[in-house]
Amino acid sequence: MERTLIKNLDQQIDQQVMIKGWLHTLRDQKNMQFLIIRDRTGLVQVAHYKKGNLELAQTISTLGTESALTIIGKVVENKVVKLGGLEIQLEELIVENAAEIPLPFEPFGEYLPDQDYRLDWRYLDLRRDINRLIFEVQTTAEQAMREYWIERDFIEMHSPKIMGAPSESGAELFSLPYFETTAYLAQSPQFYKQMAMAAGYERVFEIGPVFRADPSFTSRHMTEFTGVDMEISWIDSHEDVMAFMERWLAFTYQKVLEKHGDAIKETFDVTLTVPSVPFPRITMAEAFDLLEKIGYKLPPEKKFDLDPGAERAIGAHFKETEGADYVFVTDWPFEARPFYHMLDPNNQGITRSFDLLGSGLEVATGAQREHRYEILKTQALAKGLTLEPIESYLNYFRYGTPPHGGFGFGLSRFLMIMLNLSNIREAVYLFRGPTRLSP
RNA sequence: GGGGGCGUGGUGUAGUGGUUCAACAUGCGGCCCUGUCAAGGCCGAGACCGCGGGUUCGAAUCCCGUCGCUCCCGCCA
Repeated sequence: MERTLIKNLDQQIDQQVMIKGWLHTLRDQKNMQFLIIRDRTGLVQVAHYKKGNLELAQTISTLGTESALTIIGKVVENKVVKLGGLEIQLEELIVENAAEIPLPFEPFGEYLPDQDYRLDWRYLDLRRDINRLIFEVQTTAEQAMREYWIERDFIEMHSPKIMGAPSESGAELFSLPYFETTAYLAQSPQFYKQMAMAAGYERVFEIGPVFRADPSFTSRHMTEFTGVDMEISWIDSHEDVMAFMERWLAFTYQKVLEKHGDAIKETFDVTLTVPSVPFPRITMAEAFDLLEKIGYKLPPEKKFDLDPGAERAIGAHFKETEGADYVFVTDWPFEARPFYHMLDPNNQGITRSFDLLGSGLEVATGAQREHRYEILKTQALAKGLTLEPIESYLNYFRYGTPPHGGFGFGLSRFLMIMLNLSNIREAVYLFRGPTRLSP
């Protein structure tokens, strides 16, 4: 017999069916037992008349909620039943995996344990509808991102995550024993996607793991996360990257809205709207003026950079004045950017770069890259780097590498923004942080 | 790395010096209920209040240390 999904039971009235799912609730009465069964498509009531099979009744009485069950029975219409107006009259029950009693916590209870405890029992936590929806949305979003790219001739890449030399700063790298030497976990595909530009691929993207050895204890940092990266060639400036990115992001919103808009409204009370293109843009110089005007005081050491409070203030400002959730902050001082961001020839000390803020949270960084070998070396030296460790990277720019740029985008931060989640640990399948390596 | 907050039955909370201070909810066990409505009623078990030290006649409650968690800053996606 084939398994019937609970949502399709109404097409099999008066037939014998087999369903598979979890025991959501058990109501054990004097003469009747009612089992509420949950599968990924819904809930249904299964009724059992105890005197019809006392042995089976005894088995059911011992079941703990969340047990994995296979149920065979007859679907009948019953207007009295509040759950869908139908129920299954139990004929046979197979306990595939009984849930121990008691559960560590009740996933469907009125109160949830704190997050840390839920993460210890993440698989039970993930049974909650709200969590399933988060990862359905993530799946749809990633598919939309890929669709948008692939329709525009992009190549998907998978760059190595084990590296021989620290690529950028080196401070935030995890090291690991590697035969006779030491290797490092990639903290970004940055150099490798630029290599693809040197390879003449013109347009590439990668969705993959990124590792950061920062001991950050915040609601938006992880030591391992999924980076969404893109790089394109033959651009005139970072504006080309932003123009592509905002359309790509709007397309992603559109797809998520079409497929999950109602569920998101119901579950998160978020009315998803596709962001209007173009997103507002504000230069760093303008941002400093704006912050002064609205009375946000940056710490004195922040001469070239924003702090999280400033980002939230800017996000709130554009939400109020333009109804915009996303805003590009552009033209960052070289002091605040890595050596490979291109300097603006018309604006001393300013890079052709941007951050994307979503609801005041930094969700992406991008730029036009410096592709001219000699200038790139000069900029690296200006940052105090020694050239030898980055020699293989610098070599990408010796034999015909076109002007290019791109961005890195945080997948889980994106979900936080889109679904209004307050903590990144809710937006990722399994959280990795300084003190969290398990499960 | 710096700073703040929290730590009470399985879980979530109440209690901030003694006097109903160890309570409430949920879960768990038992009994009851003519088919319930993500049920209801009654009864019961379950925490020496993170750990160690101190103050006090007396500490879950105050102090110190320590561990764990959490949030913010730094850093970033």
